[in-house]
Amino acid sequence: MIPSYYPNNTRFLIAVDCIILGFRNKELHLLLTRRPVEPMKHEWSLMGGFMEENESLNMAAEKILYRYTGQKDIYMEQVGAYGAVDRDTGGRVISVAFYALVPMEQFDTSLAREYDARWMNINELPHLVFDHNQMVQDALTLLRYKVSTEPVIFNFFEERFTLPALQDLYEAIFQMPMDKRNFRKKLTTMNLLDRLEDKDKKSSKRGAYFYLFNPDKYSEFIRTGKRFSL
Amino acid sequence: MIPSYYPNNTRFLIAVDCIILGFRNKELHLLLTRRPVEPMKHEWSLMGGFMEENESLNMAAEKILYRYTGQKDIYMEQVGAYGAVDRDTGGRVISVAFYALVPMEQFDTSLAREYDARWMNINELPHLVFDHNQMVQDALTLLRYKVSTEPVIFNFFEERFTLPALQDLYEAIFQMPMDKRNFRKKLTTMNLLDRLEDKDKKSSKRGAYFYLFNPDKYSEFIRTGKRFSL
DNA sequence: GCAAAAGTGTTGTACTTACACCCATGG
DNA sequence: CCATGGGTGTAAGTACAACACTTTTGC
Repeated sequence: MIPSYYPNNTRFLIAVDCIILGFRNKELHLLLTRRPVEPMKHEWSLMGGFMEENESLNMAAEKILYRYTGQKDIYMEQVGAYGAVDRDTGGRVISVAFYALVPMEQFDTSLAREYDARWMNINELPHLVFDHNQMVQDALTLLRYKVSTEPVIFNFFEERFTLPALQDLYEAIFQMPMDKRNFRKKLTTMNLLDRLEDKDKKSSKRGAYFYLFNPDKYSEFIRTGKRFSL
Repeated sequence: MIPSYYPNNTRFLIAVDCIILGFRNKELHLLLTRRPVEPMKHEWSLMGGFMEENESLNMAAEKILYRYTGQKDIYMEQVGAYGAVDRDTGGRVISVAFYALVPMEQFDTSLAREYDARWMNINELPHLVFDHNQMVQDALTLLRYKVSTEPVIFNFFEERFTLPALQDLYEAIFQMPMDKRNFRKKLTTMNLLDRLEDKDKKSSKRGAYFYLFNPDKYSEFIRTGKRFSL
C-alpha cells in the first residue's frame, strides 16, 4: 500500500471496460464476451477487468486489450467514467470505459475462443450487462467525432487499405451512404495518402489500389495550420 | 458496506474535481482555491473532494458545486477520469473531472471567501497542483466543442443576456475575434432567441437589447431535424 | 456635439452536394 | 462477352467571410 495522506476516506473498486471495435464485411463489429463471473454470469458483456494497484487507467485498459486480442499498441481512447450507485448489481464499482480500434484482417481468434468471446455486428447487438449498452453508444458518438476531425479511421486497418473499403468503413461508422466521388475528392485534396503499385483483387475483378496513410505528410499538413476533416 | 461479489480486489480513493467557469468583464474566469490539506497545502487547486459511499459521480460533483457556489442545478459535464499512478503525490487517487458553467452576475462571494477561493482570469492561471492544469485544458477543449454544437453557452447567464455580451463570451471561449454581423446573423437565422423590451444600459449609452433563449423553440428546432451550430 | 457602443445588408469566395459514364478483368 | 465493382469531372447551390456606415444617448 502506498503511504497516503488520505486515510479516512471510502475506497472503491474501479473497473475498466473496453469497447473493442473492428471492421469486417462492410460492417462495424464489437468484441463481446460471456461474462465469466457472478452476478450476470454468462450474459453478454464488454471486455473488462478490475484496476490493480500499480497501474494507471490506460495501463489497465491496455492489459485488457492485450489479453483479448493478443495485440499491443492498439489505438485507444477514454470514453468516460460511469459511477451510478447501482450500476453494477454485484457491488459498488466505478467503471471507466475505453474504446479501441483493432485491425481485423488477420485477427487471432484463438484468444477469443479461449475467453468465450465473439465479434458481433454493431447493428445486431444483444442486451449487455449493467450500463454497457450505454457505454457502447457513448463510444460510437465519440468515435464519430474523432473520425471526422482526426485521422484515426486508419487504425481499423493493419496498414494498407483500398478507397472502397475505407468508404464502406466510413459508411458503417456513420450509418449513412456517402457519394463515392465526393468521398474520394475529400481524401485526395488533403493529400495524406500514398497510392501503392498493387491492387486488392479480392473484392472485384478489376481490383482496387492499395493506399497508405502517410504520417509525415500529416505532420506537415498540421504544421501548416490545416485540419483533418472527413 | 454494500455486499459485494468482488471481495478480493484493490480499492481506490476517488476524487471529483470541478472546473468551475464563469464569465465576467469580457473574460472567462475559473474558480480556484488554496488547497486546504496536505500535501501541497495552500497551493492553487481546483475545487474537489473525495467521493463518498452512497453517491454517484454526478452527485459528488453537484455536492462540490453547491458547497463552493451555493447554487443548485448548475450545468455540468464530465470531462474524464485521470488515473496516472503518481498523479497525486499524497497517495493513489483516481480523479474524475467535471466542468461547470456558473452565472457570475450576482455571485455570492461569501462562500468563496470562506473557502479561500478566488475567480481567476483563464488567461492568467497560476500553476495548479497535480494534473489540474491538464484537466482545465481538456475541459476547455470539450467546452469549445459543446458550445459550437449545443446551446450550452446560455448557461453562463442567469437568464437574460445581450448580444454584445454573448459575443464577448464566445470570443473569450474561443480566444479569437468574431465578426459582429456574422455572429448575429447565425443567431437570428436559427431563431431560438426572444428579444425583450428593455435594454442593458450598463455597458453603453445607447443600451443593448436583452434576449432570452427559448427552450420551446429549440425543441421544435431539433424536432425538425436541425442542429444548433455556433 | 461628440465619444462610445449598438445595430444593420450585400457581395465574392469556398465548400458541399448532386449526378452518369467508361474501365478493367475473371469467369 | 458480360457482369461486377473501380475509377473519374463538372455544375449548381449553399454556407461562410469580408466589409462600412448610421443610430442612440450620456456626458
